[in-house]
Amino acid sequence: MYIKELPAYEGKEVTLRGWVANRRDSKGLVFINLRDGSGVCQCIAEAGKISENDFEQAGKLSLESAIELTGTVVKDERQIGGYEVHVSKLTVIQLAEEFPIAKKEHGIEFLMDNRHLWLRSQRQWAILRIRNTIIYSIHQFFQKEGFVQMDAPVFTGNACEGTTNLFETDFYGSPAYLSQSGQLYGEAMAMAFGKIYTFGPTFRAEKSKTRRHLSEFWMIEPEMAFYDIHQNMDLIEDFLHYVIRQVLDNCQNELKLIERDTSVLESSLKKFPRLTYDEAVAIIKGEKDVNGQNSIRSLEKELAEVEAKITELEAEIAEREARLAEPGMKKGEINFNQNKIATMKNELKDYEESRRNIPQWIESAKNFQYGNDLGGSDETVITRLFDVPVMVYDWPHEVKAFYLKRNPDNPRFARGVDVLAPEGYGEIVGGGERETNEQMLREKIIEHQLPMQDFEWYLDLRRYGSVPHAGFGLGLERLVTWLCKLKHVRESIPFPRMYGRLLP
RNA sequence: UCCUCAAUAGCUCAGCUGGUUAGAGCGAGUGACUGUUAAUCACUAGGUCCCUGGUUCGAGCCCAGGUUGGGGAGCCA
Repeated sequence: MYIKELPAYEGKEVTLRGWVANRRDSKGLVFINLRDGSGVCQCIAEAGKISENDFEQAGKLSLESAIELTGTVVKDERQIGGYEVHVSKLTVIQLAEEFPIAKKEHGIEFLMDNRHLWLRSQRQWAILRIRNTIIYSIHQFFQKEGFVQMDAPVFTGNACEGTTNLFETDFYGSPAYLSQSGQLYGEAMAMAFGKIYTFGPTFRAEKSKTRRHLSEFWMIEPEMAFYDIHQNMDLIEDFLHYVIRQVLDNCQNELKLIERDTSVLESSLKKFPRLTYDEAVAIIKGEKDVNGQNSIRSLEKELAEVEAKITELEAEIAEREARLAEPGMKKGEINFNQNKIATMKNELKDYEESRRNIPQWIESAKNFQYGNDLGGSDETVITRLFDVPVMVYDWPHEVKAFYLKRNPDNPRFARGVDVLAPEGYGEIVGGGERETNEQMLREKIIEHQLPMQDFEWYLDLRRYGSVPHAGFGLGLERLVTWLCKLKHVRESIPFPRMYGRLLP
């Protein structure tokens, strides 16, 4: 019997098992917010309607104690789930020690140190359930489209894209690396099965300390024989539409809990604009407008709005602090004001960060060097102008991976495609059409200074029935982070592994 | 690797230009209260001011080096 099933049991007696999420008491009443993994429900123990011993136990329950209780389900509009339970019997399974995570706000370091306990909080519960829905819908989509799920190895002997930092391990005395992409194996499997997708962990030893990097993350990499770059983009769009639709349809409750404004998710069900690199650069530099909006001018406008907001917040904080300094304020009111000030100070920090960042974005946009890869700020500059993911394709071949095919009409460009998520979330997908010409690949492997002998098996694919093919890689955590509008990827995975974080 | 900000009670923070005995809220403990939603009210306990060295009559505050963490660049999904 789980809390989410309560509506079907109105007026009936049920037995629930779970943990104490919160407890309040007054003389003859104890209110217990019970959490059982499926949801939360208020349970009431009333003196006289329960044995004296059970009532005394109820009053002593500490946060996160494990209990079993029996009671009657009563409809009550005031409650979160719409129902509460009037307890007739209560058994303590374990009385918890003082729980480190209080009902107040905490700093991120403390929360990360207590990740194993933090997972129990409502917000984390909602985010990771959305993650689950995303994973499930990814499998549903590819399976219904006739893809075969295949797994690429985690230990690899070759660095598939070279250069980037790999985690090195010892494989029976030889160096081996933890996979940073299953892509090359995906191509081999696509030549055997037609359409495949891999879904597994990926490792990057980048000493990145940013809100969108993890050292261990999960990647979905479809690879399709007989697809060109345009079919690839069609698939990416259908795929993301499907996942977003599933999250909107199945996670209303969770989205509400994390206070996700879903308007951009709704608008992302539209067609995704497809820009060539050249068009994207023109937009970034402010040489081309989008829907009447100019990148540089809209940034300047936002900067002015941020400045105004900062002034406004500073004034309100000062005013509340002055009021607090005067005597005679009630304790509850002091508490309320202090919390309000703390919240506003956090908001202020965000705005101050924007105030520092925006001028840099403007500078970097104005001075963008044609031919370079897009940096984080360039991605933000471009995606701000859309309420839907944007696809950028046909990149200068020098900045992209060795295995991408050249545009036959203009070999300066490689047929790679990046999908940039709206709301400042940046790159969530990278992919493209693969080079089919063995000689071109050999030249590229030499150019990238990769060990040729490690790639002979890959070049075999071009010798035995080479066909046009394409694919892409989606970073699961980045998708979760965007769909939930999180500030940092570390909340999108149960136990994040990142620079400086290996425990818990 | 580089830039930048921070570290004070179990937690979140305040602590003015360097000045006597370092504060608040939450949490914990005790008590009051029959409908609370982070309940409320009263009282109690709780400190190696990150570490090492320096300046000074005097350092939580200034200086140097280090450690750990936040944000960002590069690189990427």
